[in-house]
Amino acid sequence: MKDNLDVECENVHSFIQDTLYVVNGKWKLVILSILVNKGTRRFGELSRESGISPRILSRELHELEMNQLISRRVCNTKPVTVEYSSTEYAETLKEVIGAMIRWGQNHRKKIKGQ
Amino acid sequence: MKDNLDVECENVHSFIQDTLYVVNGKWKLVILSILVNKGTRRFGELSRESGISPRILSRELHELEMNQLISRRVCNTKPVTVEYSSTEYAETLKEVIGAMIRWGQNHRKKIKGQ
DNA sequence: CTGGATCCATTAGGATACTG
DNA sequence: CAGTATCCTAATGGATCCAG
Repeated sequence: MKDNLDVECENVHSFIQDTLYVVNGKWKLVILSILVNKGTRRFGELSRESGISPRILSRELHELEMNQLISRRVCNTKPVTVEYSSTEYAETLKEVIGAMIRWGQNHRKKIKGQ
Repeated sequence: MKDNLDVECENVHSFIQDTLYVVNGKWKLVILSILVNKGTRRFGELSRESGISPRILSRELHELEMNQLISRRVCNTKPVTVEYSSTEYAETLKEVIGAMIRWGQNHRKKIKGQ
């Protein structure tokens, strides 16, 4: 399907695709924006705050954890609670998250004005 | 400033989702990065350069055009050729595209180092 | 050259119920 | 409370053929 003739040209595109591979889907950046900008959250809090159903949230959190963007901490409460926090590495995504928030704001303004 | 952020905190998630709604999928930001950073391309050029099959590319271009991010120009050649360019509005996505390219570069470096 | 039509495989996402 | 199991639908992506 894709040949290797254009290796140099494709570098920029593949950087974008690398990023998309990590933060793909409807929810990962939403989850990260909560944890990065607002701080630690429990599973149920995240679910309510974002509107993500438990099954999806569980999967997304696993994937984010695998990419070292969030950390999971089990608390010795009864019943057990779990805290999710963004890692230092997630801080490097602030530029991306911020850019998307700003663009979304501006875009909504534009759409409303039409 | 902080008050302002707090007030808008409820909407931050939907701003991200607005942006994701426009540039969703594996390909839209790749296509835009080509047209914005490297200039006008024909249909076949885009297909080869990005590795997107014609059917998918066609659909993505339609959606980008609907969102006024690219423009389509039919040329009076034989056979007909079509030129796709990024619009002025697409320039506003440069911040997002740039942030994702930089993060992808950095991320690849990190992954390799592990 | 452009790009639609058809067909198919894979994945993403959602609702609900349920267990430790 | 946290998360998994099950089931299901919709969306995404790709291959190939074909027509203007």
